[in-house]
Amino acid sequence: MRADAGLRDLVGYRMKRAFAVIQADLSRVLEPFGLRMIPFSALVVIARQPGIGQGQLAAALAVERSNLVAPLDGLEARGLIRREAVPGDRRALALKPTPAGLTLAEAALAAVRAHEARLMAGVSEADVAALFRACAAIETVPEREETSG
Amino acid sequence: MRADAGLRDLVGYRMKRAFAVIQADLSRVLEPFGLRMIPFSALVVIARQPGIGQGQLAAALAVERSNLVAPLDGLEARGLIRREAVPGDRRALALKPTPAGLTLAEAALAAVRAHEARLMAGVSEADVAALFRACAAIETVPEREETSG
DNA sequence: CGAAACTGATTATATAGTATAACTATTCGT
DNA sequence: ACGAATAGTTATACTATATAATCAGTTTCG
Repeated sequence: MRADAGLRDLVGYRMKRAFAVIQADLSRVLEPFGLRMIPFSALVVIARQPGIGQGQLAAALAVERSNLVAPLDGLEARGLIRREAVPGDRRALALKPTPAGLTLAEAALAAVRAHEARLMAGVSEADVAALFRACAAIETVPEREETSG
Repeated sequence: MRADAGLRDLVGYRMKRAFAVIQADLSRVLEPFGLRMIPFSALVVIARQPGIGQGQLAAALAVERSNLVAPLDGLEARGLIRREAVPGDRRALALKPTPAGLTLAEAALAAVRAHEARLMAGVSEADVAALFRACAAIETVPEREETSG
């Protein structure tokens, strides 16, 4: 009997354990780039979508706007992104990657992909595809307020 | 183009998003039982393996021993578990569920299973099986110090 | 026997992630 | 013009997790 019997058939428990491994690996991979998960994700999205606003970015990454301020401060201080004024709206700031930011984004993304390939070496292509389908389905489950009625 | 393009093919990113949904649902499910994730997991394992030690429990759940002390204090204070002295070793404490603890463990586990079923309603049996296989494979990836040599 | 190394549990502390509320400045709707 | 809504920021709190140090008790072995 496994030491955590009773929990091993729970999707949440299993994903937590697996994700912890991925997260630890990811942290090691990003460390030489001076990035952590949120700044990394933000930088990649900004690189792909120059001019995106902070609110849009927060929505895209499913994090609170307020929790993005410090990470973006860090990226800006390192000269990886800039916050540009938006002509029509003086509240908004357009996030744009600098050339250094673009370079770092691509390099970090390549490193992450390489390490993920290693992490998933023991998983078949078909199972990876199933994993992605399952994640997509879970992500889109409705929030279940008043399911009755 | 999705707002988080460039990240959506990363396993870590997708699992993080999906796990966040599961975690939020799990918190809601456990709330009426007065449990959170770690105490819940601990209680279930203790219920299944009466007499387990805190170090063993920590290893089983992959958490640090020190991070288990407060949750176990809570469970003990609520009369759900007891820490019994171990005859042969006066350092060790054997964790045992009380009748109330056993009852609550089973009720909470049933509720969690029911809600997971709802959460996974849109995922085929085969894909769930693949998800479990993928998680198992990821969990057992070696720690990768000196891969070269 | 008795010192050193080890183990089980605990305490204290630091860091990261996340959630919430409140605030400023600006824009929009009427 | 006025109130509501929006973009960004600040402050704060709570949870999770990691680490080091401490204390009591046990084991090893000269």
